[in-house]
Amino acid sequence: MVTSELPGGGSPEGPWERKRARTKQAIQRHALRLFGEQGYHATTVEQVAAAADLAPSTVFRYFPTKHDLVVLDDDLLMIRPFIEAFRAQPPELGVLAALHNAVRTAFDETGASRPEHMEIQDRARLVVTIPEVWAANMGSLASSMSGMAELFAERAGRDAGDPEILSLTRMLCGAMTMAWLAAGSGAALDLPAVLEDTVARLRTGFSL
Amino acid sequence: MVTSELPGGGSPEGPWERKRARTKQAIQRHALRLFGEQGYHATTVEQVAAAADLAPSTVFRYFPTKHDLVVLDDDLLMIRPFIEAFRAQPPELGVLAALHNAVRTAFDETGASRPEHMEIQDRARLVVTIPEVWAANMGSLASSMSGMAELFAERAGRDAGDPEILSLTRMLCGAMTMAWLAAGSGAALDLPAVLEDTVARLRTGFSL
DNA sequence: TTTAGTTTGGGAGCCAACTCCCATAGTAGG
DNA sequence: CCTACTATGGGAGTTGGCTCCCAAACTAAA
Repeated sequence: MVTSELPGGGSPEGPWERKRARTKQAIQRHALRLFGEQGYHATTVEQVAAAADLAPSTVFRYFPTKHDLVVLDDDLLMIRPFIEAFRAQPPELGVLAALHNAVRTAFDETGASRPEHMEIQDRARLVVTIPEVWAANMGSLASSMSGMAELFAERAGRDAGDPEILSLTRMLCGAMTMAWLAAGSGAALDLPAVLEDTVARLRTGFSL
Repeated sequence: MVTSELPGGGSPEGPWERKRARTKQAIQRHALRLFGEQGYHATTVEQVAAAADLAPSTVFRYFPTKHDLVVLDDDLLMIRPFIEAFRAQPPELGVLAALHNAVRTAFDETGASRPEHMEIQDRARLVVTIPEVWAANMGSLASSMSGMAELFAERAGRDAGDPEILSLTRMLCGAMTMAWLAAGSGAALDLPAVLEDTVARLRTGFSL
């Protein structure tokens, strides 16, 4: 009869799936652009639909609520490549050393020249300037954090609930979040630099 | 003719002002309670009004939008007492040492026994469980952070834009924010303990 | 080309946030 | 008690988020 009624639940990797993914991405792209230009509240779903050349009802088919338009998929949060880079470090390295290397690796691979990275950076810069967006993504940050804590614990040979592990995770993720926050308030955004700095300070400590 | 048309703009310290303040506080209190019980979206302004024994229009008079109901005044963010405690530390102490003392002082003074502190803690615990609330308050966090950076810079005799100062501020505020975040996701909330732990680790560094 | 499955358009409609406005109840000060 | 002045009530109305639904356009396979 039917494989799926909603666009969201098709078979994986089909040609339909690709179309749906493209449509969804296009909608969100236009939405973020408009939110950046006019603000979140001042932008209606109708406007987003018009910008994407679609009917409002179609937009609602892909994003059940307006709020969902600002919830980003994992790819945009640049966490996955970092996690992989961290895992790839030789196991004899300590947590902080592995962290240091992983940061350099992840940001050299995704670095400057690659075309897709440019776009991701553009979107990130846009995202940072829309309060509703990162506010909406705080939830996924919590889960990312527990994931990272497990990663660290594994390498350190400790329990995932170890106080020192948790403390490290909090400081690392927290510092990056605050950097995003500051960037959103007008500061210049150089996320990779802040990340390297943070890791470095975690190793060397402060002279204050 | 008229001193003020809107409840928000009366003369300071008058008897009317007190009444307005009490009303506003009562509305927000009921709103937070309901948001905690039923969720933010599931709660209508009409329900909040009913809980506070007021007409919906009156609620809108005090809070222009429903969203404003979850924007907290500075007293509830427990930052001010901490800043005062930090300022009160003898100037010969380093930033981290002063930080350490200030934390202990602030949380002994506001500690357990004081009646108002109990209520603040209750509200804080409630607040943490409502995503929309701390999401809405991220903005004020940014300004608090720059204020703290100035505080630290002043004591360290450095510029407010000093990288190390900024890094320290990010880690401290960030770690606390992440703790709040985790607490909101179901973890047990012991904010003072986390704060003390964070300051301690900033001084001693990590063994990872 | 035909067929079956899928996405889209767009209208009708519900609900809650939000605005405006004026009459009414309540309070402070003389 | 009287008089300003202020807070409140509540109705009428607008807007936009969101749902439902069915006919039409479209696309991938047979």
